[in-house]
Amino acid sequence: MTAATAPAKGQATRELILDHAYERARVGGLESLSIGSLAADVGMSKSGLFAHFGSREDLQLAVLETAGRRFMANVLLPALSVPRGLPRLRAIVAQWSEWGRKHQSGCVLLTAAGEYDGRDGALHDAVVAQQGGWRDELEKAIAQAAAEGHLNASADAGQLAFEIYALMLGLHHDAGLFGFEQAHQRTQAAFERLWRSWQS
Amino acid sequence: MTAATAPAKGQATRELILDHAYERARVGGLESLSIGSLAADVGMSKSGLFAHFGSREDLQLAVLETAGRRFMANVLLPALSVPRGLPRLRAIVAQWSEWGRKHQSGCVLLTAAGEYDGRDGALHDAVVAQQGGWRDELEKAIAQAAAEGHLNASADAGQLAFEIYALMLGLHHDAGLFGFEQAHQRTQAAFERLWRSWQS
DNA sequence: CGGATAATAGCACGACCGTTCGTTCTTTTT
DNA sequence: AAAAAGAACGAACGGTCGTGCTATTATCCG
Repeated sequence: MTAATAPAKGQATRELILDHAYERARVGGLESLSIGSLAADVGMSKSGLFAHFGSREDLQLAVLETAGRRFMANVLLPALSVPRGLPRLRAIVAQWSEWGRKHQSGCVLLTAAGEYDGRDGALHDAVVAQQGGWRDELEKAIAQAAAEGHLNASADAGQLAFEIYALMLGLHHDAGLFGFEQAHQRTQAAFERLWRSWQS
Repeated sequence: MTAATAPAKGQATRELILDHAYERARVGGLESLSIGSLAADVGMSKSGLFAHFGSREDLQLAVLETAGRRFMANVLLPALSVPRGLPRLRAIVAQWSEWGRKHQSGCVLLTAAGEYDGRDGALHDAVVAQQGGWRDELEKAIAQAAAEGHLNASADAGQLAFEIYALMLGLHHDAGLFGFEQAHQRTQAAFERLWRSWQS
């Protein structure tokens, strides 16, 4: 035995399943996940796969959590090594756009927001919590930029966070319908206008 | 007989079905439409309903077209009686927001954009055509505002249309997750900033 | 009023759904 | 070496799905 933690084999399978499920949910949403076709995708039996999650809903929750962790690791984490304030805020937007490029075929988190914003249940609650958490991180970075004097002192963090998020929604939307490159270009132009508009 | 066109009865049923289907698709999306539950909803048999549309996909296309017509009638049409230029553009945004308020539980057109942006097929094509058409109308109104001198002469209609659309996506998104009123307030504030930013 | 035609119902099909169950094979622990 | 636990399997369940086919009923036109 080399590592201190034996991978426990079942855990490894669970992660393999989540990998496939994540890719599948990127394209068709969490609602498109079906035990049977996912099992065929992974290469195991329905029941064998099912045993790793007590229910379809638990599987969906696990995929959502995986997506949230990957998003944070790919977007927020790299930006934390950039000096706080406007530079970090720009870094977040840049990483977020890059995330959008890699997820042109669909982002689990955004799709889930659309899938569950009307209904209620565990999925809805999880989506709201995830989106709220990310919005909080955004507002924190904005508040730091205001404190550093990089943004107008009277900056309303919630308002700016909303506008940033809206532009990223626009990027995702236009990228899906009209192609990523044009959408990306317009998003960047819009951000330059936005930063200018929020500087004293 | 009062009207010149006898409603032909079948046509009336078809519209009744589309009414129910539209309401159902608002909440769960076009993908959630199922012949059986929709028939139970309308109060007729599966096969009786099915006969009005050759396939489920045709039903979905019909619902999408219905949604597009209603959107145009409720958002664009009222704004056409407002003087062209920035006033009309503001009117479009106001009507669009009102549409958003009435469709808090979900908008068929936006949901459809999310459902079919990755896949391909007739639904995808119809969604792209619908979104493209609306974007064209937006750009036309923007170009008029620029011609009237209400916006910066160097206004890029495509760019501004993108930013307007992004804000409306933000309204829809936040309304679904965090409540309409706060989202509406932030959207209006963002639009005031946007108009200012695009005036000479 | 009667016959053509449109509209709806009834029924059955194959496919897939999520879920449960009992069994087998492998791994770990005693 | 015996016993317990973990992991995956195959088969089957009751349901719902979309979609055909065949009657039956309602509506319209001459």
